[in-house]
Amino acid sequence: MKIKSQLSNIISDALKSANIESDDVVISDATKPEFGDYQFNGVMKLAKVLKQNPREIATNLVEHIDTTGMIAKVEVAGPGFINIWLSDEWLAKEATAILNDDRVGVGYVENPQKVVVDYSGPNMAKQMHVGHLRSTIIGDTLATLLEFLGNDVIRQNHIGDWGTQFGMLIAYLEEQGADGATTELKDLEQFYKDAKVRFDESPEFADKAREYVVKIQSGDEHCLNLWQSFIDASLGHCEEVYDKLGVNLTRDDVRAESFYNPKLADVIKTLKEKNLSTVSDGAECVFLDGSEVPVIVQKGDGGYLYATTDLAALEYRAKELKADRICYVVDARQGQHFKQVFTIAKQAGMVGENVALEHIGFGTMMDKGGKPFKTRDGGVIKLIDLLDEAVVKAKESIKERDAHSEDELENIATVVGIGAVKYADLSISRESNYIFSWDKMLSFEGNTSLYMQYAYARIQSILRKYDGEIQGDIIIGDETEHRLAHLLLKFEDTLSKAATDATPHTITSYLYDLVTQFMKFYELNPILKGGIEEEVKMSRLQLAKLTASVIKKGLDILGIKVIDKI
RNA sequence: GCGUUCAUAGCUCAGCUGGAUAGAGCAUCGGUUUGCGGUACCGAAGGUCUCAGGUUCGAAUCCUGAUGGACGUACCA
Repeated sequence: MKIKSQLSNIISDALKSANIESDDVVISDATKPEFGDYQFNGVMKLAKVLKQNPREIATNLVEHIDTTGMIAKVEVAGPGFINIWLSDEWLAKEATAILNDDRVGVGYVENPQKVVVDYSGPNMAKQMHVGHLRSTIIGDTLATLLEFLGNDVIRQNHIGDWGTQFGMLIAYLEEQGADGATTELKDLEQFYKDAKVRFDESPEFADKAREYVVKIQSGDEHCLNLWQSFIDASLGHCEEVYDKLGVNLTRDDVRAESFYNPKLADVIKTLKEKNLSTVSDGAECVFLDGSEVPVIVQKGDGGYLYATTDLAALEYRAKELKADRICYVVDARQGQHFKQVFTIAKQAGMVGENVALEHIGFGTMMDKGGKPFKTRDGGVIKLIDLLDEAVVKAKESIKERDAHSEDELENIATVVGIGAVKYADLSISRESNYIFSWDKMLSFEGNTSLYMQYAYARIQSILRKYDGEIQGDIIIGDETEHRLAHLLLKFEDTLSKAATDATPHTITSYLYDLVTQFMKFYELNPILKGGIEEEVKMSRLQLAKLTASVIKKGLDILGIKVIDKI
């Protein structure tokens, strides 16, 4: 249900019939319940242009607003605000209409786009660490969300599988032999360290490593095979993490750095042809307007850099994949890099004028002291360890509850633990750094996944207890039901805002509002207690059921599971 | 040095395409129950939105400057 745009149409019509000229009508949420459900604040601006009294314009406008359908009443308030109340009957009718809709009333976007979402991007030389968490789950949510709204989404996992370090790694892999390597590769971090030690202590080995770098790049079969088996093993580690996280990334989504390698020479050629690059200190550079520091696209020794690869990737995505919008879910610290690369790509015509290029930046995960999140001895925390710990902690916190079998407990702990990690991350406005806290994450209180999952389980419990067919329409009986129904219908507006701004946290705060409102409703309006009219009971059951569906769908888009019993 | 970004309750965070008395959660204090899952619900208290100017009928939100922090800044990604 696109409530805001419908209201906007009604107001536009009213403006027309009142003969008032105006541009886009922007409807905002009411700032307070006393002010209704929505408000239109545009009259004050109009008053200035028309040089008229805003109150008069508002009063005049209000008389032309159609209040026979979705709007129950409108009021002029303050200097010229127009407050809008939705009609109970309309809410009831619309909410009833989506009761059996598996999209819970969410339609599709008017103009579907082809969207490339670039996320996760682990480095094959190392184990995934907490730094990859945000990119992976924010990106995955964005992809799922855009897809749900009807866009054609292409996921791209731009893995780091190319560069000098791989010479060392495969030389070491070869030295270890097949068996030793399989066992050692279980811990990539350790493997990397061991290889580095070997590299530093043995000049012969170091020479071989350097030689292997050249060999991979020139397509030597033996080295490429070694390299391929190393990448396969490393990617296997990532897939283990994706699996635990419930992230929808497969090998088909992988477009590695190596994939772009054959295209890099052409990138430089294009830049030269367009006279965008010049040689400075032996390196091929692009000097952008107003900057004295260049973007280097080719090193003095002929090697390419990450800007070059990103340009090749941009061109591929725009021209081969034919993307309308390309989203890079990458750490905010790389903002400058993307700004530069985007500018160059547009100037060089590698990407069409109307392709939207977006850097979906996010902040860093911090510990309690506000420092980057590390292990006690200052090392990087492996993502897989963090996830396993979340499950262990979740188990502790739910153990004292109702008796569960060991299997059930394990399953619940997994859903709860992983959900908590994801929700905690997604519920923070993505651009700010955030402080990681187990306690807050695994709390049942406040804006947490457990509060949502608990509410969901409670509703399931009610539905189980009723154990009959639920039928009949939703009727709005009081203020709490009005607000609940309104929130349920606002789901689509919420999702489209989240999709446009690429802000998963607008979904979490919506869900939190929804659940809070449900709790209020439920506290005040008994559902299964005696003495309640059948019609009312059915309506309340329907509201509860619909709330559960929206919670489930909302969490589903965030990649978080629900369970019927906690 | 230059650039980017941030500063909101004791703590963790919303709100930022300018709108009415700046909102949540935690913690603190108080209340609700013969309970449809009380890990719930209701309430109180808590603020010079870092500071100083400016634009405006109206600024946490936009602009300028200051202060403090984070990050980036020529051949890593």
